[in-house]
Amino acid sequence: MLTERRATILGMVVSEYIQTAEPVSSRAIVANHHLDLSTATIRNELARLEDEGYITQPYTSAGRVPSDLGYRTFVEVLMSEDPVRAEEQRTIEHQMHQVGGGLDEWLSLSATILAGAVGNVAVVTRPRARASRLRNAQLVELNRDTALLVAVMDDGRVCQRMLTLRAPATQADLSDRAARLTARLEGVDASTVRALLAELTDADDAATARAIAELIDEERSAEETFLDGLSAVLKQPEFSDVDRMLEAVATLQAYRVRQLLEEAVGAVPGATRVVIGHEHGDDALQEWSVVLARYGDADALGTVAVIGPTRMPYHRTIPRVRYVAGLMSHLLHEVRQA
Amino acid sequence: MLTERRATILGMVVSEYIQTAEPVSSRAIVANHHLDLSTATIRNELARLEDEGYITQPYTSAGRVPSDLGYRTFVEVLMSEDPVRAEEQRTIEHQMHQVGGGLDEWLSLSATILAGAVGNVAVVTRPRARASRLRNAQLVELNRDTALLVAVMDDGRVCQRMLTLRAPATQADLSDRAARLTARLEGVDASTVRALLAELTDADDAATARAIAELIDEERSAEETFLDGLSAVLKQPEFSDVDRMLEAVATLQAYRVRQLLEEAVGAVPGATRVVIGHEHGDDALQEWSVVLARYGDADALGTVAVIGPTRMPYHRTIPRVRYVAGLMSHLLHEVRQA
DNA sequence: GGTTAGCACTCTCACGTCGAGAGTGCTAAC
DNA sequence: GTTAGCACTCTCGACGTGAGAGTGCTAACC
Repeated sequence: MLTERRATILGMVVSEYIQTAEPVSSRAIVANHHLDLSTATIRNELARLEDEGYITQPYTSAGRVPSDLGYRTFVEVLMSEDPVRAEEQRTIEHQMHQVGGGLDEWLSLSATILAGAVGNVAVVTRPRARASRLRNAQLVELNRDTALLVAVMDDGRVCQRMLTLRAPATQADLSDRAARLTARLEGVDASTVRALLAELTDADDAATARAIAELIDEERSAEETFLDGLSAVLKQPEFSDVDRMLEAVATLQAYRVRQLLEEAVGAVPGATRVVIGHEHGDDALQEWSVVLARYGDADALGTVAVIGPTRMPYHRTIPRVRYVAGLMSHLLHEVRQA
Repeated sequence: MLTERRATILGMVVSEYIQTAEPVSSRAIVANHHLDLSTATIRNELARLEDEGYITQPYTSAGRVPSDLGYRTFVEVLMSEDPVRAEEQRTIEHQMHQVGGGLDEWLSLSATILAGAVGNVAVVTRPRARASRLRNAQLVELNRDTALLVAVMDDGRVCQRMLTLRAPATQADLSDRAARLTARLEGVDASTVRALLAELTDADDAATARAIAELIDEERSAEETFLDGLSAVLKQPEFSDVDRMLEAVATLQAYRVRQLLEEAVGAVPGATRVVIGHEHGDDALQEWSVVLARYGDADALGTVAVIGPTRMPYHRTIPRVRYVAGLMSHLLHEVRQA
């Protein structure tokens, strides 16, 4: 049973360890928070906390280090969040408005800002529509028999694809075709586009429509992630040996990150979710934690996440992830709203 | 004076060191290439090569390591290139055609492929038009008073920007405006667009045209780089200590890479250029080499580069960089050709 | 029963020593 | 000009050691 006093002590161990990265000793605890207790009493309580699985010792007679359960308890009952104050909000929003561009620029920028704010790796995925639809298609002449198809989707994605034309066409022809197809295919999902293919007699019309259908459900929009903060996280003492560092770089490049983010499935926008160490299955990721939040609405969801060692300043990270996800929801709403 | 025999020996030192990363001893030289000479003779010649600055000793009585001058000589006169054989060409081209998408996807993919082929970091920049021009503009309604401007440039760039409208407009209005502006601004450079601004009486027409002008000469197209191969390069023995590795990650993230690539200024498409160690100015980059080639034509140039420690397999890297740059020129030509 | 002082015990870590090994430069002979 | 032989230099890993940090336990105390 976790008595109130032991809970307090656990909280101290966790926050101390998060701050210093050194195993926490009984002496450090009485020194930094004036409890009216001796180190011996603390040691007794620490022994109990260890029995109950909240903390561990790296070796006999070293200080204590939180276990995953310890962090979990910290996050859920002991910690008080460090809110994003008005000042910091202003800074973030100001940076966010520095760039005027499209969705991708916001995504990339938000990853950079978030990484800077929490000192760990930040990942932002492009929002993925449950079933996105075409909003507008345009064809641009590249040369006699090649055209660039630019399609804007209702979730704000802008996709492009090169098309080889059967019949040469002028820009006027192409614009005309794009207008015709937009009129017919706007607001329609991929399978419906495919159903309509039969009605298109012109070969190039059909090829264009087929390309549009492919662009609509191109998986890539889900895969693409914007990541920043790598060199910041590598400065953490957990990576002070070469093998760990290499492992970290390899883990954070591409493949694994996607697995980490699959934890996001089922999360609701507005809430943050924290996955700590062993709580995700993959062996290689057991020393990492992920704090994530989804943004967007029922039609298109993206993920904002921070990834770092389990020894992570959760009290700072969680509110910042939530805040940035909120900002992104807002921005996305502006873009989507028809 | 570099006699023929010393040149041969220098070549052996450099290739041996590139392969093993260990200082090369006189014994290693006679063991691996059957010269009819004793280690003592080799030692005499090594001493001469050291006097002349081609090689150095990490400490008294260790083997020899090439200096920047040694590498330079190797690259220019001693080395014979390891050509990209038909088999490998097929593999690369095959990977290249895996993805159907636009310019960005090609750029990103080519960086990945090149990094894999040479085992170092590869960087590809988006081609930058000397002065790019508008090919086509389209406006897409987002909500009552916001529209997305999508502009296609004659160098294949697709840019987007959100616009806030003074006067609400329907999609038909927007398409109409886009068509009008395209007709007027097509093939025109940024300063000319600005000159024409005065003629536009409608506030939203003017705002759109101004946005187009900004997109045309947005510097970002030059800055954006596609990079891959980080974790491969970190496995090289030169980064076997933590500080070096951190330094390497920091160097290769963003800022410095751009400086490295400035070496590209003035290079002509078709030729590769090699910058070794101290040959570029910045202190932090003195242990790095860059092999780069420009691609494209007179109107729009991009850069393909490989970055790695000075101990780099130049004989493999140079032909592969040249080959990929050639492929990119080809692809770009297809896209640009009007 | 909870709390605490005291103490023996354990484990890590930084430091210094030391010898093996690798490689050289030099000398003298060919 | 080439080469065998040898003394010399420097690195690097292994090993030992002692200081220091921190614990668990016991016994006394409130």
